[in-house]
Amino acid sequence: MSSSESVKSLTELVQQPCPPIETSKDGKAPEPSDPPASDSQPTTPLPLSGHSALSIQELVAMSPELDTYGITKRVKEVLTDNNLGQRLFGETILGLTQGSVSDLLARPKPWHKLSLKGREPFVRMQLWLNDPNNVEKLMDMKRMEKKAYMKRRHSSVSDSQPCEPPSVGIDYSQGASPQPQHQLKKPRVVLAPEEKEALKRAYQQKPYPSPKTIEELATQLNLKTSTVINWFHNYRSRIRRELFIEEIQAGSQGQAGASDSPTARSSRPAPSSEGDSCDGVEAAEGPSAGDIEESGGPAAATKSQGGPAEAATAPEEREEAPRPAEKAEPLPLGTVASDDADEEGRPRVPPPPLPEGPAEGPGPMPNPAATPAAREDAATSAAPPGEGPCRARDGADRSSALPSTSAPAAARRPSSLQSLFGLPEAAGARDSRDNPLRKKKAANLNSIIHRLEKAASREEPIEWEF
DNA sequence: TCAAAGTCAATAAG
DNA sequence: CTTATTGACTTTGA
Repeated sequence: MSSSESVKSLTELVQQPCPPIETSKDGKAPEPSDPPASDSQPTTPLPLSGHSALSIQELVAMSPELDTYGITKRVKEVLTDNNLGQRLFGETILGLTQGSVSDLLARPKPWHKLSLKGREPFVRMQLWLNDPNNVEKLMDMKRMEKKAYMKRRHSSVSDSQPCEPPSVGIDYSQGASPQPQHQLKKPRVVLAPEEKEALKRAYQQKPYPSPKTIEELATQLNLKTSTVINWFHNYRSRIRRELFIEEIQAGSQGQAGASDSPTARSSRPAPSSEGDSCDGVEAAEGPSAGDIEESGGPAAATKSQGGPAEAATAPEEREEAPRPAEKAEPLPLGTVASDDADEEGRPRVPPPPLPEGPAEGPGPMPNPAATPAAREDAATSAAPPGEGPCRARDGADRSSALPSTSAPAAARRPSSLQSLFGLPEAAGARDSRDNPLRKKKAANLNSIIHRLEKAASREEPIEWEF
């Protein structure tokens, strides 16, 4: 639809901030705000801020692959540097609550693992980062909020004391609150440490317990069945996330020296302790360490054989390379990385995957974008239907910042959209210190894997099980 | 109907 | 206060 045009303009808009180095802030003018019209999408619920003439969903749909980890990192920096809270940021910019923001910032999932909806916050963050006035705007909001708060305080009580004591007395208000009842509010279940332990143990043996098992657990622990069910859902999902970040971090930490130590896993300080063992969560690939398991025989259970192995040591991912092919091809997309190494040299990191590159034939896949349709034609890429001619070859993408990969690349230009979103990175920031390389590399691998999986499922099955 | 992903919202921890 | 954690709910997809 008409988007192409707008896209273009937006592109420019967003683009601006980035590339240009720091020129200091300057005055800016544009400020997009206010989109005319808009809407169209049925969903435009969020009261979001302003910019965005195109619905974010559209942007999300065409967004190139974003470095979620990098984005969150930068957002955290900006927020802390300016003393801006997650609540404000979340409500104002992302349309999410503080807890969600905290979680998102602390454990971002890799782009390719996110659903369209899940990508939305990242696109918003990227857009926000690109906005030169971002901090200012938030600060203004902050001020306004404060003001309102003060005002409220004042008016309510004039001098001295305050506030709110309405209470006592009676209740007017609320006409009929829904159930004013005494505390029928739902107490919020809080599982005791031992209960969690037991659940974790059960998880190690069977991440997907049967209803019967669930019932048993519930009975034994004296919990509601639904609580147990929810716990498993949450735990599985959280474990998965934990792995993602570990993957990323592992990737980024690479170099260093050789041997090195233990790399230790990060693991949070687990307070745990207790002796027990493991929480699977962190386990991840342990170097052996201790590991897990013990008793019980977890393994034993596995009947399987084909099954996902599970447990044993860690939740792992199923991915794995069917057969390692040696090097894979040049990585697609610019990311590239320098590669250093490789070989199997890295000490750990089993779970992840080696992608192997099965040929892929012609193209180094472009990765990103389009999850949908990727294959369809990579060529045109982004442009949705129709037109497209916008850019044909203009190639040159500015993104060339990097030394382009090597060669071939043939791939395709990522389209300006890519630059749209940023990828700036740049600048030299003073802080830099992390290595984006590995990160990107990891992201790429993941992406490849993801695509392969998808393809496999929808196309001929190659049987690569694990 | 099940699971996963995404969030909310209460509350724990700083 | 602010941020982190986490049980429960809601949305999506199959």
